[in-house]
Amino acid sequence: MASVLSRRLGKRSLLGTRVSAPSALADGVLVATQIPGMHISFPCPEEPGAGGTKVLVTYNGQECAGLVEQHNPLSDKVKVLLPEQGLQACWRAQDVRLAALQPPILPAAGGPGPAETLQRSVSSNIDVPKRKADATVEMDEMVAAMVLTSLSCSPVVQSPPAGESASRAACDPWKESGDVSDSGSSTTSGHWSGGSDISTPSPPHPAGSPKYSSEALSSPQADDGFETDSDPFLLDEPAPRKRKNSVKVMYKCLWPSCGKVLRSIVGIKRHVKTQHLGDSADSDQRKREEDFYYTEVQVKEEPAPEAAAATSPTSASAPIIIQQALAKPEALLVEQPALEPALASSALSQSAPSSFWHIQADHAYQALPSIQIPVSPHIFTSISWATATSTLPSLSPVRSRSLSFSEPQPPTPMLKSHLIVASPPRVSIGTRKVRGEAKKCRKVYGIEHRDQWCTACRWKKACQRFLD
DNA sequence: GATGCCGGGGA
DNA sequence: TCCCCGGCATC
Repeated sequence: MASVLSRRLGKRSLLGTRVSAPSALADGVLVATQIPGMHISFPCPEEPGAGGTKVLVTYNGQECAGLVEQHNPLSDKVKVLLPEQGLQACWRAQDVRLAALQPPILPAAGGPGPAETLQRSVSSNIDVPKRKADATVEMDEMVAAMVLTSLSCSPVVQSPPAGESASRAACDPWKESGDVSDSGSSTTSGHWSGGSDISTPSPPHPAGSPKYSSEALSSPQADDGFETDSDPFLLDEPAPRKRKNSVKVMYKCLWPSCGKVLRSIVGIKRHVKTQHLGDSADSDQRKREEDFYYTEVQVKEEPAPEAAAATSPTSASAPIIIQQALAKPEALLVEQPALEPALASSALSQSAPSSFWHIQADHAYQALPSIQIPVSPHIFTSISWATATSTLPSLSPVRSRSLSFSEPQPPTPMLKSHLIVASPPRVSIGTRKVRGEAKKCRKVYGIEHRDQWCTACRWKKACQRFLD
């Protein structure tokens, strides 16, 4: 997992950015109705040694200071780190000028592709956490975890390689204005272009390198137009099943006035390569560039008529995607412990069945009176046991835990306990509750003062007075 | 063996 | 629903 994440960091670093349509970019201004976006295009094979140079770039219509990280003389692209925006992206070298120079004239439209102009901005609709530049990687990993979470929760098998999907879904999913001639099946969410493996902070993957071919291209390369999912995180998933709020990943060509949407990453790559880049076999550059002419589109799949969701431009808005991306507690726990409380809450609220929460609420309710209130044990225990026995038989793990957690819990610990419950079954499932450390009524009062025991103890039930 | 408590049953 | 207890798991 970690390795998967790390080698996708660059793409993920494009969180909160989007690709703006060429038509909008032609004017150098984004359409008003369009979410401010980012336009990136070409991979940036790094040129070591260029890093650290302070430059100015036009970003979101504004001058932004950045630091050159790499310069690719081949494609004449410069990878610029924007500390203020907490992201990095590739710019055409001519669009990047030294801090002392005047801004260049924005290139005119009509270039060979969307890569012709570069303009990016952070989406104003997504709460993109602004971070320090040195926290970019952390953010990337966080996003990756989130997206992986989403993908692994999605029953639809349209899962790209983990890292790729991570980075793409992390990007601003707003609809493009120009090249979106959607086939109706793409509610262009999770738009993403460029920023593929090659522009990652991790070592570049030359087109022919084993790493590039095996890692970036291996999994979805069935080349059958149907992206089978080789994502290791999904291998254990049961057969694809429709689930609420699941996201179906499509791939949309970003070539101007194309907008072809395919279900397969292989297919879209092939489309880009053959239709737009030309299928010359010897062009390593083009092999790399093909990644930058398509974007991942996450189509929200709902029980409601799918066509409606697909045609509605707002049906798969970014916030929804992000929320879904959070819906894997295990992944969150593993990948981003620091984010656990906040993410987990939304994750569970999104993913957990409502009945589950209802049950939890019941236990929270029943647990409260049990704490340090031995005054009327009869009343309490009546409620408690009635609730427990009526609602819990189908959730034995919950039962065990919730009966133990009778003391009032602060919100976060409660969430953690929920996460534990939501996590895969434990060994103790189905077994009886482990004896707690706390002394029970029998120990405290002694068998000779049995009348002072709590009712549960008297009934040889789980002690409700001295909870574990 | 003591303890904790689940499951079951009687009133 | 209250109450009790057999029996099992754990300490």
